[in-house]
Amino acid sequence: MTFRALPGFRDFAPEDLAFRTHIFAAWRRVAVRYGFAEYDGPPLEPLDLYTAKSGDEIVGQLYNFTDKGDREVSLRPEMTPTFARMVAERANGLKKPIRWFAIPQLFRYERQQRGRLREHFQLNCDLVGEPGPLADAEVIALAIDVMRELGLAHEQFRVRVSDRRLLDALFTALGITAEQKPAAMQMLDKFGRSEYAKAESAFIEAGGRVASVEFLLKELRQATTWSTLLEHGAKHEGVAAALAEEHPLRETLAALEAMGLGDYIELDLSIVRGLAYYTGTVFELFDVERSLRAICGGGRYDALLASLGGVDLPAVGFGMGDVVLGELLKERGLRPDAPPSVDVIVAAVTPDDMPFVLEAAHALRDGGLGVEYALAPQALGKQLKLGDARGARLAVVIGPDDRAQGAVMVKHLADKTQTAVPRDTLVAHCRSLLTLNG
RNA sequence: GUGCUUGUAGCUCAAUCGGUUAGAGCGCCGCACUGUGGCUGCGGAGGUUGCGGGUUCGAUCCCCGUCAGGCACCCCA
Repeated sequence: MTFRALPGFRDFAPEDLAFRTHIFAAWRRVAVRYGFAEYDGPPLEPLDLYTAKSGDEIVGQLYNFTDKGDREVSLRPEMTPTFARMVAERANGLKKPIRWFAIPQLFRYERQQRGRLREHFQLNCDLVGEPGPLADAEVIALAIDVMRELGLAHEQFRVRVSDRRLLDALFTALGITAEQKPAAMQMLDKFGRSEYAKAESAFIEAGGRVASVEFLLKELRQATTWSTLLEHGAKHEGVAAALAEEHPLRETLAALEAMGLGDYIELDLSIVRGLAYYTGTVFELFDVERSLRAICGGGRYDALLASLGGVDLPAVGFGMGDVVLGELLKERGLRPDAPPSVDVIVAAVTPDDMPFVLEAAHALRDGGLGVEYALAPQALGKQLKLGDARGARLAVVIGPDDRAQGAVMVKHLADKTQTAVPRDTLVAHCRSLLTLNG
């Protein structure tokens, strides 16, 4: 009988966990740099928490079951409802804007593919209580800085940004009614893909004229900056007028430019994302080659907290998963080498030296150093080889001849030099050598 | 959940038209090497060819099912 992890679930051997920890550490460093405070919540929640807003169809995607107390429960598929509840409970007492982040493990019951499992970790950053465009810029900048922190440059990824409010204004200018807008949105989302025909017929069924969207699909969609959007838009009177209005997205883009992050940003009106959630800015982060799925997605959801938790506060946030991000880092050679498991290997020349090895090893451990030694008698060469394999920088060799002088040998494994050191200064000696060599 | 595709050692891959005992590199363990390591050489362990069934004298190879991975759809945390 052999067992393996459930489909879509991962084992993390030390090497894998080290990589995950590397990603988490970058997430935390950057989030904290932006003044975000970490929180967490239960991985298991009442099923209602998710069906209340999204309806019963979502159950197909949930990892849900009935517990022994006959409660309908689900592993959390996303953090936002939990976040909404926690914020609602204390919103009155929290200084605005609220900047919170979490690194939850999330679960979805669906068929796995590359970059998409049944379980993953996700950096969730949310900024609550500020409706203005600088809040949007703030969270987008955070997402970009996470990527930079992990060693990725603007040649390797882009944030594509759009805005529901802008799109809405453009649709109106093009004569598309409120009822036709969702179908028009689908057309935008599917443009250039095999499913486009389906979206188009849905739009026609809603009474839309395809010609009305064409200007948006063929012209405006090409624009990747605000100024090119204005250029393209000038060809259409109504659109030009709509673009002349005040638009928060324009200010958000300008703010990112002012931060020096302009190279990472592309305006992209085809970014749609979940229709139910987002009310304003929407954005996705992609690798430049687009060989992978979106690394990160988010936007403004000003109505969601009220509908979920009862506090009527505007909010903007994003989620960034560890799976696609990890794949990208590996592809770009940005997976760091496993850190050394010990600082020092202590080696016995003869079996008679073993008690002295144990004594010295323990003293070094008490001194805060990572120490290993061979657990069975071995040739000295093999013991040094063990030290190499463990990434130790120092070897302490203990043998009868040196012992007779009250000394031990301390060897630098990298440059192969060694010096005799009095036993009673060994710990201090090793500590200073390790500190000096960083 | 639907369609297509792939599955050989821990990893990456071979194996003629369906043919006899399924191989190699890397990794792992041991020896050369009993006061000094990374190299080299030699040796060893490791396989129910994902699993089950069928066709055949004979199946890693052909057929069916199933499980798992990949791609697309659905969905987008």
